[in-house]
Amino acid sequence: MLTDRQLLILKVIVDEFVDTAQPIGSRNIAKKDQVGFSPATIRNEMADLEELGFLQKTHSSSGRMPSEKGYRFYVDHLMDPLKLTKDEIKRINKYFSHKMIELERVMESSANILSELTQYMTLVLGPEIFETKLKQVQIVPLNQHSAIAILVTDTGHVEHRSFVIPKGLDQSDLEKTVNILNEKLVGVPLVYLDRMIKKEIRGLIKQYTSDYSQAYQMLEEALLIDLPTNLYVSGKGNMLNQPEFNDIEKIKILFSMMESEERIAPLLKSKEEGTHIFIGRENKIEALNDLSLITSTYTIGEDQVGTIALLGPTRMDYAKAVAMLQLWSKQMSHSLKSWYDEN
Amino acid sequence: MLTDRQLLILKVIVDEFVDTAQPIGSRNIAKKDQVGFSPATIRNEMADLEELGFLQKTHSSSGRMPSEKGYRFYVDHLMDPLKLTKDEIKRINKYFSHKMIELERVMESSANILSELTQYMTLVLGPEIFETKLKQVQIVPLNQHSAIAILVTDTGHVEHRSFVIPKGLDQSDLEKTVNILNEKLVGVPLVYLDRMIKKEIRGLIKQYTSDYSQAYQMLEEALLIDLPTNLYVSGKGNMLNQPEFNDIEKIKILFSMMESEERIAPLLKSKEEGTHIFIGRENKIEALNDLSLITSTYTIGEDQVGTIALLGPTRMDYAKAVAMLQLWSKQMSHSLKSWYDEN
DNA sequence: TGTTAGCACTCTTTTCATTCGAGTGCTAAT
DNA sequence: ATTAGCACTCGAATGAAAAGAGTGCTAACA
Repeated sequence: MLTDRQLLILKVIVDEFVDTAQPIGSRNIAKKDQVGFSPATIRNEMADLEELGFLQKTHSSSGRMPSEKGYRFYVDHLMDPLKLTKDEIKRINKYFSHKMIELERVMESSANILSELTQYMTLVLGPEIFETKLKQVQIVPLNQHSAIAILVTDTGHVEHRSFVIPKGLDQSDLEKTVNILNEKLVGVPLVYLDRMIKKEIRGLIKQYTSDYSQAYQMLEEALLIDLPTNLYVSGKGNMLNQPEFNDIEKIKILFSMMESEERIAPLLKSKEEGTHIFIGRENKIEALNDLSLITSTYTIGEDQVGTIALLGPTRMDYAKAVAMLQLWSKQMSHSLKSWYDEN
Repeated sequence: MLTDRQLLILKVIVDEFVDTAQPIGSRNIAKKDQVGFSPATIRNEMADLEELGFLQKTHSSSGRMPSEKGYRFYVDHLMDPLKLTKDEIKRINKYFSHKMIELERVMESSANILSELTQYMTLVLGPEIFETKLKQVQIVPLNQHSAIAILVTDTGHVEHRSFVIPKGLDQSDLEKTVNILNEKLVGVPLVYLDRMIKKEIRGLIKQYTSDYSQAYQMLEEALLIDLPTNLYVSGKGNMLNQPEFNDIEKIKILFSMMESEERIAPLLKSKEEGTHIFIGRENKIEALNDLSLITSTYTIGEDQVGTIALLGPTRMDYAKAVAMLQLWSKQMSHSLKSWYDEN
């Protein structure tokens, strides 16, 4: 449908615009040595490409820049799969060279490092916790009146919460309680914890202690933890360097958007595995309509799937971002799998 | 030294400038009903105040704004001690109405709430951890090869780190190790932990296990935790609303400054207790030279002292910020003390 | 003698016209 | 089919003019 020459010109425009953030004129394209045509010819082609919707102008006599459709075509057909620099590969491999144990630290530091490598924002979403099970409950008394409950999951997550010890319960009561809890709750998926506590434990407490309501309230306080943070965002500051964010208002909108886990998480909960690119309005959140999102899934053992994503201006270096993200998620899956298999 | 009229005018200018962020002209001052003089009179007084260094102009025919010396005089002599609104007091008291147990959650949420209440940035620095002692060590095996070490301090802080179990150590070895660790390390101040491990524990390990070096390496991996985060920063986003930060470059500098704990912490480590105000260049960090910092100390029991601070533009509402900070740190000290006393 | 009205003056901000330059689109020549 | 040439468009930069906010000074006033 598009001629070779049109393809070439489109590619040059995207590459150049990604680099400079400035609309590109026919003269500048003609100067490239890959291109052997005069500005006039290029102008004709550009007019056609614009008519087809791949390019757009900022005003009637400006150079052209890619439209969303243009970027879409570029990532689908034109982009050369970029090889990362040796240095980048080395850096990534180094990170994965030591053993991964705690999923959360992996997610957090992945977000940090990828942000730094790409200079975009990184979002890392953990797997659905349906599968995550309680590994152990412990209670550490701090003094007569207060104690800390510690819950460890099979993914290595540690959650803790302090609570007030009801009057009348002594050390041995606590120990007994912990034993009961471990007996009943270990192996229970986190999402069922509250149900289990309300059903099973409630009854047991009644049997063992006289002071039922206080003890039960304590347990609710101590055990009904929020589900672990599942989303890590890093590199917000990088956006300040992007020319499309030289406007404070835009930054405010973006930053406040990023505060809200509920609004971001749905973006990353992709149904399909693999790498996906959402350009501009292809992602459904209005505040992100002039940004692009690249997501890539990673797996932990069986079919626990998480998502790692880069968010940048639509004018982003898709080739590099994709390469980076794919290598990262592959390595991350691999690394987590080897740990999971031993489990 | 200053006449009453000059004091009045200075006060009006500071109050007004804090509100509007615009230089104030003589006509606008004259309009205030507290002021019964004509613009001309006020102009004369302003000229004097400028000569004395309390006011400054942005250009030769602009209105006046307070200089740093002006702010200093204002906070020292003019500012009326602001009564917080009922709503604010209610909000603060509500926060402190329930029991405080974990110092870190208190610090973190204090930072968040104060940022929201004041619309400035909040910095909360914990007490020096010299005093903080280890309360308990636990090891939770996740699978054959990895486990999580959990350390609980007497301040309710929970630190955890995952590590790889050396081959040859089994469940009972781990249990024995934990027992030894608890016997030897409970009550040891965190800052001495590494020394203790290197001295005492090293020897013990040698006695008990054949595979000395591996086991010891494991312990180092598991126990040599970083000291707990001691600084919480909140409300960076608020600065985006301040007119003095309508420049992206300034924001970049401020934000990157705030990334570095090492650069901020010294600001807050005041020698003296109580509330202190640092206006503009009075604080020694150049990046913060057009900001003001208000610090207030809080105590935990005996003489463990932490600092809570507000950071805003020099044009900040000192009266309100001071009132807020003082009430907060008082309540916080009170609340933490009652917990500490039981300890 | 302290206060104020009046007015010239200063400097910024806004507006408007002009120019400049990068780029386009079209036409005619190659 | 390609390209040189040229008129045209529009934004950005420049500069002059006007508006507006405010000052400083002088002279009048109570």
